[in-house]
Amino acid sequence: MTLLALLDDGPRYGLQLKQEFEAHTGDMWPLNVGQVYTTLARLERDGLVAESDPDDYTGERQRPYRITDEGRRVLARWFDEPASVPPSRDELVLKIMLAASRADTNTASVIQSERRAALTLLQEYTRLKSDRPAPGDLGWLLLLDSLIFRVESRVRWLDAAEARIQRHHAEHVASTASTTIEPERLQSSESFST
Amino acid sequence: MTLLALLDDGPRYGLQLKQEFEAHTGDMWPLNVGQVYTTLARLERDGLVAESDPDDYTGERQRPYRITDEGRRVLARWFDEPASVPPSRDELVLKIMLAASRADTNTASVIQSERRAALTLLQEYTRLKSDRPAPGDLGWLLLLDSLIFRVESRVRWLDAAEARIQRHHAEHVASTASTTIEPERLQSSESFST
DNA sequence: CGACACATGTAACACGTTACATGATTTG
DNA sequence: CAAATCATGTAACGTGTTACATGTGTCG
Repeated sequence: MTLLALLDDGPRYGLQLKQEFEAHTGDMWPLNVGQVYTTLARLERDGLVAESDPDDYTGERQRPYRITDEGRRVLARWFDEPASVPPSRDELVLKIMLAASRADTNTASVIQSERRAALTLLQEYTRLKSDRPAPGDLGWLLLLDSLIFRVESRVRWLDAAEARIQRHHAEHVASTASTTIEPERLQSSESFST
Repeated sequence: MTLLALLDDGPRYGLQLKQEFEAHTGDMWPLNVGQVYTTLARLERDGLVAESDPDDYTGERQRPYRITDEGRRVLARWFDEPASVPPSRDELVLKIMLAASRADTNTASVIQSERRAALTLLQEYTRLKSDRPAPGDLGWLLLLDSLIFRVESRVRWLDAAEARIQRHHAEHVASTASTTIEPERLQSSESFST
Protein backbone atom coordinates (compact mmCIF):
# COMPACT_ATOMS: atom_id res chain seq x y z
CA MET A 1 0.00 0.00 0.00
CA THR A 2 2.90 2.33 0.72
CA LEU A 3 4.35 1.75 -2.71
CA LEU A 4 0.94 2.31 -4.26
CA ALA A 5 0.58 5.58 -2.39
CA LEU A 6 3.97 6.77 -3.54
CA LEU A 7 3.27 5.73 -7.11
CA ASP A 8 -0.01 7.61 -6.99
CA ASP A 9 2.08 10.78 -7.08
CA GLY A 10 3.58 9.80 -10.41
CA PRO A 11 5.75 7.08 -11.94
CA ARG A 12 8.72 5.98 -9.89
CA TYR A 13 11.35 3.30 -10.24
CA GLY A 14 12.53 0.89 -7.58
CA LEU A 15 15.34 2.75 -5.91
CA GLN A 16 13.34 5.95 -5.94
CA LEU A 17 10.57 4.25 -4.01
CA LYS A 18 12.98 3.00 -1.41
CA GLN A 19 14.48 6.46 -1.00
CA GLU A 20 11.14 8.22 -0.75
CA PHE A 21 9.90 5.71 1.78
CA GLU A 22 12.95 6.22 3.94
CA ALA A 23 12.70 9.97 3.55
CA HIS A 24 9.33 9.71 5.25
CA THR A 25 10.60 7.69 8.16
CA GLY A 26 14.06 9.16 8.51
CA ASP A 27 16.03 5.91 8.60
CA MET A 28 13.92 4.58 11.45
CA TRP A 29 12.33 2.03 9.15
CA PRO A 30 15.05 1.05 6.72
CA LEU A 31 13.71 -0.72 3.68
CA ASN A 32 15.61 -3.39 1.80
CA VAL A 33 15.67 -2.60 -1.92
CA GLY A 34 15.13 -6.19 -2.85
CA GLN A 35 11.76 -6.12 -1.19
CA VAL A 36 10.75 -3.18 -3.32
CA TYR A 37 11.35 -5.18 -6.46
CA THR A 38 9.62 -8.31 -5.26
CA THR A 39 6.68 -6.22 -4.05
CA LEU A 40 6.50 -4.39 -7.34
CA ALA A 41 6.43 -7.74 -9.12
CA ARG A 42 3.54 -8.86 -6.90
CA LEU A 43 1.68 -5.61 -7.43
CA GLU A 44 2.14 -5.99 -11.17
CA ARG A 45 0.94 -9.58 -11.00
CA ASP A 46 -2.20 -8.33 -9.24
CA GLY A 47 -2.72 -5.59 -11.77
CA LEU A 48 -2.25 -2.71 -9.33
CA VAL A 49 0.81 -1.27 -11.04
CA ALA A 50 2.27 -1.46 -14.54
CA GLU A 51 5.50 -0.51 -16.24
CA SER A 52 5.36 3.10 -17.21
CA ASP A 53 7.25 2.96 -20.52
CA PRO A 54 7.55 -0.71 -21.39
CA ASP A 55 8.71 0.00 -24.93
CA ASP A 56 11.61 2.36 -24.48
CA TYR A 57 13.06 0.25 -21.71
CA THR A 58 16.05 -1.40 -23.25
CA GLY A 59 18.45 -2.90 -20.76
CA GLU A 60 19.10 -2.50 -17.07
CA ARG A 61 18.35 1.15 -16.68
CA GLN A 62 15.70 2.91 -14.60
CA ARG A 63 12.45 1.05 -14.89
CA PRO A 64 9.58 3.26 -13.77
CA TYR A 65 6.22 1.88 -12.73
CA ARG A 66 2.88 3.63 -12.61
CA ILE A 67 -0.26 2.93 -10.64
CA THR A 68 -3.25 1.51 -12.51
CA ASP A 69 -6.90 2.43 -12.12
CA GLU A 70 -7.44 -0.73 -10.16
CA GLY A 71 -4.50 0.23 -7.99
CA ARG A 72 -6.10 3.59 -7.30
CA ARG A 73 -9.31 1.91 -6.28
CA VAL A 74 -7.50 -0.40 -3.91
CA LEU A 75 -5.54 2.50 -2.48
CA ALA A 76 -8.66 4.59 -1.92
CA ARG A 77 -10.28 1.65 -0.16
CA TRP A 78 -7.23 1.30 2.06
CA PHE A 79 -7.53 4.89 3.17
CA ASP A 80 -11.25 4.60 3.71
CA GLU A 81 -11.35 1.41 5.70
CA PRO A 82 -9.90 1.49 9.19
CA ALA A 83 -6.69 -0.45 9.62
CA SER A 84 -7.25 -3.89 10.96
CA VAL A 85 -5.68 -4.49 14.32
CA PRO A 86 -4.31 -7.94 13.73
CA PRO A 87 -4.52 -10.35 16.66
CA SER A 88 -0.76 -10.43 16.57
CA ARG A 89 0.89 -12.38 19.33
CA ASP A 90 2.80 -9.83 21.32
CA GLU A 91 6.02 -11.42 22.47
CA LEU A 92 6.13 -9.38 25.65
CA VAL A 93 2.59 -10.28 26.65
CA LEU A 94 3.22 -13.93 25.95
CA LYS A 95 6.39 -13.88 27.97
CA ILE A 96 4.82 -12.30 31.02
CA MET A 97 1.76 -14.54 30.79
CA LEU A 98 3.96 -17.59 30.68
CA ALA A 99 6.27 -16.36 33.40
CA ALA A 100 3.29 -15.73 35.66
CA SER A 101 2.00 -19.25 35.18
CA ARG A 102 5.30 -20.90 36.02
CA ALA A 103 6.45 -21.76 39.48
CA ASP A 104 10.16 -21.65 38.85
CA THR A 105 10.37 -18.32 37.09
CA ASN A 106 10.69 -15.07 38.94
CA THR A 107 7.97 -13.05 37.32
CA ALA A 108 8.84 -9.87 39.15
CA SER A 109 12.40 -9.84 37.92
CA VAL A 110 11.32 -10.56 34.35
CA ILE A 111 8.89 -7.66 34.50
CA GLN A 112 11.52 -5.47 36.02
CA SER A 113 14.07 -6.12 33.32
CA GLU A 114 11.47 -5.57 30.64
CA ARG A 115 10.45 -2.31 32.20
CA ARG A 116 14.03 -1.18 32.43
CA ALA A 117 14.56 -1.93 28.75
CA ALA A 118 11.36 -0.13 27.81
CA LEU A 119 12.27 2.94 29.84
CA THR A 120 15.68 3.05 28.21
CA LEU A 121 14.03 2.96 24.82
CA LEU A 122 11.65 5.68 25.89
CA GLN A 123 14.55 7.85 26.94
CA GLU A 124 16.24 7.28 23.63
CA TYR A 125 13.15 8.25 21.67
CA THR A 126 12.64 11.33 23.78
CA ARG A 127 16.23 12.33 23.19
CA LEU A 128 15.84 11.80 19.46
CA LYS A 129 12.83 14.04 19.50
CA SER A 130 14.57 16.92 21.24
CA ASP A 131 17.79 16.47 19.27
CA ARG A 132 16.19 16.87 15.91
CA PRO A 133 16.09 20.32 14.39
CA ALA A 134 12.93 18.90 12.83
CA PRO A 135 12.39 21.19 9.93
CA GLY A 136 9.65 19.90 7.73
CA ASP A 137 9.79 16.19 8.36
CA LEU A 138 6.28 15.69 9.61
CA GLY A 139 6.39 11.97 8.96
CA TRP A 140 9.41 11.44 11.14
CA LEU A 141 7.75 13.24 14.03
CA LEU A 142 4.55 11.26 13.67
CA LEU A 143 6.55 8.08 13.66
CA LEU A 144 8.52 9.07 16.73
CA ASP A 145 5.31 9.95 18.53
CA SER A 146 3.90 6.54 17.74
CA LEU A 147 6.99 4.80 19.03
CA ILE A 148 6.86 6.83 22.23
CA PHE A 149 3.19 6.14 22.78
CA ARG A 150 3.74 2.48 22.17
CA VAL A 151 6.60 2.14 24.62
CA GLU A 152 4.71 4.15 27.20
CA SER A 153 1.77 1.81 26.91
CA ARG A 154 4.12 -1.14 27.35
CA VAL A 155 5.45 0.35 30.55
CA ARG A 156 1.98 1.06 31.84
CA TRP A 157 0.89 -2.45 30.98
CA LEU A 158 3.88 -3.91 32.78
CA ASP A 159 2.90 -1.95 35.89
CA ALA A 160 -0.68 -3.11 35.64
CA ALA A 161 0.40 -6.67 34.98
CA GLU A 162 2.63 -6.70 37.99
CA ALA A 163 -0.17 -5.45 40.21
CA ARG A 164 -2.61 -7.92 38.74
CA ILE A 165 -0.26 -10.83 39.20
CA GLN A 166 0.46 -9.93 42.79
CA ARG A 167 -3.23 -9.61 43.53
CA HIS A 168 -3.86 -12.92 41.84
CA HIS A 169 -1.22 -14.61 43.90
CA ALA A 170 -2.56 -13.02 47.05
CA GLU A 171 -6.08 -14.24 46.33
CA HIS A 172 -4.95 -17.72 45.42
CA VAL A 173 -2.72 -18.23 48.41
CA ALA A 174 -1.60 -21.76 47.78
CA SER A 175 0.58 -23.54 50.25
CA THR A 176 3.63 -22.94 48.08
CA ALA A 177 5.50 -19.94 49.37
CA SER A 178 5.44 -17.20 46.80
CA THR A 179 8.68 -16.62 44.94
CA THR A 180 7.57 -13.11 44.11
CA ILE A 181 9.79 -10.65 45.89
CA GLU A 182 8.86 -7.05 46.39
CA PRO A 183 10.10 -5.23 43.31
CA GLU A 184 11.55 -1.76 43.31
CA ARG A 185 8.83 0.29 41.70
CA LEU A 186 9.83 2.68 38.99
CA GLN A 187 7.96 5.76 37.94
CA SER A 188 5.13 4.66 35.76
CA SER A 189 5.83 6.93 32.84
CA GLU A 190 8.10 9.73 31.82
CA SER A 191 6.63 13.07 30.96
CA PHE A 192 5.63 13.33 27.38
CA SER A 193 5.55 16.72 25.77
CA THR A 194 3.93 17.11 22.41
CA MET B 1 9.28 -20.08 22.92
CA THR B 2 5.71 -20.61 24.04
CA LEU B 3 5.85 -24.27 23.13
CA LEU B 4 9.17 -24.60 24.93
CA ALA B 5 7.69 -23.00 28.03
CA LEU B 6 4.73 -25.36 28.00
CA LEU B 7 6.95 -28.37 27.42
CA ASP B 8 9.11 -27.30 30.33
CA ASP B 9 6.23 -28.37 32.56
CA GLY B 10 6.44 -31.91 31.25
CA PRO B 11 6.02 -33.88 28.03
CA ARG B 12 3.10 -32.86 25.85
CA TYR B 13 1.84 -33.85 22.43
CA GLY B 14 0.73 -31.53 19.66
CA LEU B 15 -2.94 -31.09 20.33
CA GLN B 16 -2.30 -30.72 24.02
CA LEU B 17 0.04 -27.82 23.33
CA LYS B 18 -2.56 -26.11 21.19
CA GLN B 19 -5.18 -26.53 23.88
CA GLU B 20 -2.97 -25.32 26.69
CA PHE B 21 -1.90 -22.30 24.68
CA GLU B 22 -5.49 -21.37 23.97
CA ALA B 23 -6.43 -21.97 27.58
CA HIS B 24 -4.00 -19.20 28.47
CA THR B 25 -5.44 -16.75 26.00
CA GLY B 26 -9.08 -17.75 26.13
CA ASP B 27 -9.70 -18.05 22.40
CA MET B 28 -8.41 -14.52 21.79
CA TRP B 29 -5.33 -15.91 20.07
CA PRO B 30 -6.51 -19.05 18.30
CA LEU B 31 -3.66 -21.28 17.24
CA ASN B 32 -3.71 -23.46 14.16
CA VAL B 33 -2.76 -27.03 15.03
CA GLY B 34 -0.73 -27.38 11.91
CA GLN B 35 1.61 -24.69 13.11
CA VAL B 36 2.20 -26.60 16.31
CA TYR B 37 3.46 -29.58 14.36
CA THR B 38 5.63 -27.58 11.99
CA THR B 39 7.05 -25.64 14.92
CA LEU B 40 7.71 -28.83 16.85
CA ALA B 41 9.55 -30.19 13.83
CA ARG B 42 11.69 -27.05 13.70
CA LEU B 43 12.37 -27.16 17.41
CA GLU B 44 13.40 -30.78 17.06
CA ARG B 45 15.63 -29.91 14.12
CA ASP B 46 17.31 -27.29 16.32
CA GLY B 47 17.71 -29.72 19.20
CA LEU B 48 15.45 -27.85 21.60
CA VAL B 49 12.88 -30.61 21.93
CA ALA B 50 12.89 -34.37 21.41
CA GLU B 51 10.34 -37.14 21.23
CA SER B 52 9.54 -38.32 24.69
CA ASP B 53 9.09 -42.04 24.05
CA PRO B 54 10.41 -42.67 20.56
CA ASP B 55 10.38 -46.44 20.99
CA ASP B 56 6.90 -47.21 22.17
CA TYR B 57 5.40 -44.93 19.57
CA THR B 58 3.90 -47.24 17.02
CA GLY B 59 1.47 -45.60 14.68
CA GLU B 60 -0.47 -42.38 14.58
CA ARG B 61 -1.27 -42.07 18.23
CA GLN B 62 -0.29 -39.40 20.73
CA ARG B 63 3.29 -38.37 20.16
CA PRO B 64 4.63 -36.55 23.19
CA TYR B 65 7.68 -34.31 23.04
CA ARG B 66 9.93 -33.21 25.85
CA ILE B 67 12.22 -30.23 26.22
CA THR B 68 15.97 -30.85 26.03
CA ASP B 69 18.69 -29.31 28.16
CA GLU B 70 19.58 -27.01 25.30
CA GLY B 71 15.93 -26.06 25.07
CA ARG B 72 15.90 -25.15 28.73
CA ARG B 73 18.94 -22.97 28.27
CA VAL B 74 17.32 -21.15 25.36
CA LEU B 75 14.11 -20.74 27.32
CA ALA B 76 15.91 -19.32 30.34
CA ARG B 77 17.74 -16.87 28.09
CA TRP B 78 14.42 -15.79 26.59
CA PHE B 79 13.04 -14.99 30.02
CA ASP B 80 16.21 -13.17 31.04
CA GLU B 81 16.69 -10.98 28.01
CA PRO B 82 14.17 -8.23 27.45
CA ALA B 83 11.91 -8.74 24.46
CA SER B 84 13.12 -6.95 21.42
CA VAL B 85 10.78 -4.29 20.19
CA PRO B 86 11.00 -4.99 16.50
CA PRO B 87 10.95 -1.95 14.19
CA SER B 88 7.72 -3.31 12.81
CA ARG B 89 5.96 -1.13 10.30
CA ASP B 90 2.72 -0.16 11.94
CA GLU B 91 0.05 -0.05 9.27
CA LEU B 92 -1.87 2.70 11.00
CA VAL B 93 1.17 4.94 11.35
CA LEU B 94 2.10 4.39 7.75
CA LYS B 95 -1.39 5.19 6.60
CA ILE B 96 -1.63 8.45 8.52
CA MET B 97 1.87 9.48 7.50
CA LEU B 98 1.05 8.90 3.87
CA ALA B 99 -2.34 10.54 4.10
CA ALA B 100 -0.76 13.61 5.65
CA SER B 101 1.73 13.92 2.83
CA ARG B 102 -0.87 13.71 0.08
CA ALA B 103 -2.81 16.62 -1.24
CA ASP B 104 -5.85 14.74 -2.43
CA THR B 105 -6.56 12.72 0.69
CA ASN B 106 -8.60 14.07 3.55
CA THR B 107 -6.36 13.31 6.45
CA ALA B 108 -8.84 14.43 9.05
CA SER B 109 -11.51 12.05 7.88
CA VAL B 110 -9.06 9.16 7.73
CA ILE B 111 -7.99 9.87 11.29
CA GLN B 112 -11.56 10.20 12.35
CA SER B 113 -12.61 6.85 10.95
CA GLU B 114 -9.58 5.19 12.47
CA ARG B 115 -10.37 6.70 15.83
CA ARG B 116 -13.95 5.57 15.63
CA ALA B 117 -12.85 2.02 14.86
CA ALA B 118 -10.35 2.08 17.71
CA LEU B 119 -12.91 3.37 20.19
CA THR B 120 -15.34 0.67 19.13
CA LEU B 121 -12.67 -1.92 19.75
CA LEU B 122 -11.92 -0.36 23.10
CA GLN B 123 -15.56 -0.57 24.08
CA GLU B 124 -15.66 -4.20 23.04
CA TYR B 125 -12.62 -5.06 25.11
CA THR B 126 -13.97 -3.21 28.11
CA ARG B 127 -17.23 -5.08 27.79
CA LEU B 128 -15.40 -8.38 27.55
CA LYS B 129 -13.56 -7.52 30.71
CA SER B 130 -16.68 -6.75 32.72
CA ASP B 131 -18.61 -9.66 31.24
CA ARG B 132 -16.19 -12.29 32.31
CA PRO B 133 -16.74 -13.95 35.64
CA ALA B 134 -12.96 -14.20 35.49
CA PRO B 135 -12.23 -16.93 37.97
CA GLY B 136 -8.63 -17.94 37.75
CA ASP B 137 -7.73 -17.06 34.21
CA LEU B 138 -4.95 -14.64 34.96
CA GLY B 139 -3.53 -14.95 31.45
CA TRP B 140 -6.74 -13.90 29.81
CA LEU B 141 -6.95 -10.79 31.98
CA LEU B 142 -3.34 -9.85 31.27
CA LEU B 143 -3.99 -10.26 27.58
CA LEU B 144 -7.12 -8.15 27.71
CA ASP B 145 -5.27 -5.45 29.59
CA SER B 146 -2.59 -5.39 26.94
CA LEU B 147 -5.15 -5.07 24.17
CA ILE B 148 -6.85 -2.23 26.00
CA PHE B 149 -3.60 -0.41 26.62
CA ARG B 150 -2.62 -0.82 23.04
CA VAL B 151 -5.85 0.51 21.63
CA GLU B 152 -5.80 3.38 24.08
CA SER B 153 -2.35 4.35 22.95
CA ARG B 154 -3.54 4.22 19.34
CA VAL B 155 -6.34 6.63 20.14
CA ARG B 156 -4.00 8.95 21.99
CA TRP B 157 -1.56 8.85 19.12
CA LEU B 158 -4.31 9.65 16.63
CA ASP B 159 -5.22 12.71 18.70
CA ALA B 160 -1.62 13.81 18.87
CA ALA B 161 -1.09 13.15 15.19
CA GLU B 162 -4.09 15.22 14.27
CA ALA B 163 -2.86 18.13 16.33
CA ARG B 164 0.61 17.81 14.94
CA ILE B 165 -0.60 17.70 11.37
CA GLN B 166 -2.79 20.74 11.83
CA ARG B 167 0.06 22.63 13.42
CA HIS B 168 2.34 21.59 10.60
CA HIS B 169 -0.13 22.79 8.01
CA ALA B 170 -0.59 26.04 9.86
CA GLU B 171 3.14 26.67 9.99
CA HIS B 172 3.66 25.77 6.37
CA VAL B 173 0.85 27.86 5.01
CA ALA B 174 1.29 27.23 1.35
CA SER B 175 -0.94 28.93 -1.15
CA THR B 176 -3.02 25.78 -1.53
CA ALA B 177 -6.09 26.10 0.63
CA SER B 178 -6.05 23.41 3.30
CA THR B 179 -8.43 20.55 2.78
CA THR B 180 -8.32 19.78 6.47
CA ILE B 181 -11.73 20.42 7.96
CA GLU B 182 -12.30 20.84 11.65
CA PRO B 183 -12.92 17.36 13.02
CA GLU B 184 -15.35 16.50 15.71
CA ARG B 185 -13.16 15.73 18.67
CA LEU B 186 -13.91 12.64 20.67
CA GLN B 187 -12.95 12.02 24.24
CA SER B 188 -9.33 11.01 24.23
CA SER B 189 -9.67 7.86 26.26
CA GLU B 190 -12.20 5.85 28.15
CA SER B 191 -11.73 5.23 31.80
CA PHE B 192 -9.67 2.20 32.53
CA SER B 193 -10.22 0.38 35.79
CA THR B 194 -7.76 -2.24 36.90
C1' DC C 1 -21.08 -50.45 11.07
C1' DG C 2 -21.18 -45.44 10.64
C1' DA C 3 -20.38 -41.04 12.55
C1' DC C 4 -17.67 -38.31 15.13
C1' DA C 5 -13.92 -36.57 17.76
C1' DC C 6 -9.03 -37.16 18.39
C1' DA C 7 -4.45 -36.71 16.53
C1' DT C 8 -0.80 -36.09 13.27
C1' DG C 9 0.94 -34.35 9.44
C1' DT C 10 1.72 -32.03 4.59
C1' DA C 11 1.21 -28.88 0.64
C1' DA C 12 0.64 -24.37 -1.10
C1' DC C 13 0.97 -19.81 -0.51
C1' DA C 14 2.21 -15.10 1.29
C1' DC C 15 5.50 -12.22 3.01
C1' DG C 16 9.73 -10.35 5.15
C1' DT C 17 14.87 -10.64 5.44
C1' DT C 18 19.45 -11.31 3.94
C1' DA C 19 22.85 -12.00 0.83
C1' DC C 20 24.47 -12.23 -3.51
C1' DA C 21 24.92 -11.45 -8.69
C1' DT C 22 24.86 -8.51 -12.56
C1' DG C 23 24.86 -4.66 -15.70
C1' DA C 24 25.23 0.55 -16.47
C1' DT C 25 26.84 5.04 -15.45
C1' DT C 26 29.69 8.34 -13.44
C1' DT C 27 33.98 10.12 -11.80
C1' DG C 28 38.82 10.48 -10.49
C1' DC D 1 40.97 2.54 -17.22
C1' DA D 2 39.59 1.54 -12.38
C1' DA D 3 36.61 2.21 -8.74
C1' DA D 4 32.52 3.72 -6.87
C1' DT D 5 27.79 4.30 -7.31
C1' DC D 6 23.37 3.51 -9.39
C1' DA D 7 19.90 0.18 -10.46
C1' DT D 8 17.66 -4.15 -11.05
C1' DG D 9 16.96 -8.45 -9.89
C1' DT D 10 17.19 -13.45 -7.78
C1' DA D 11 17.99 -17.25 -4.50
C1' DA D 12 17.61 -19.06 0.02
C1' DC D 13 15.62 -19.09 4.25
C1' DG D 14 12.32 -18.41 8.17
C1' DT D 15 7.86 -18.21 9.52
C1' DG D 16 2.79 -17.64 9.61
C1' DT D 17 -1.78 -19.09 7.43
C1' DT D 18 -5.02 -21.97 5.26
C1' DA D 19 -6.68 -26.02 3.59
C1' DC D 20 -6.51 -30.63 3.01
C1' DA D 21 -5.35 -35.70 3.76
C1' DT D 22 -4.96 -39.48 6.71
C1' DG D 23 -5.26 -42.66 10.48
C1' DT D 24 -7.35 -44.07 15.19
C1' DG D 25 -10.31 -44.58 18.92
C1' DT D 26 -15.00 -44.39 20.77
C1' DC D 27 -19.83 -44.64 20.97
C1' DG D 28 -24.61 -45.11 19.59
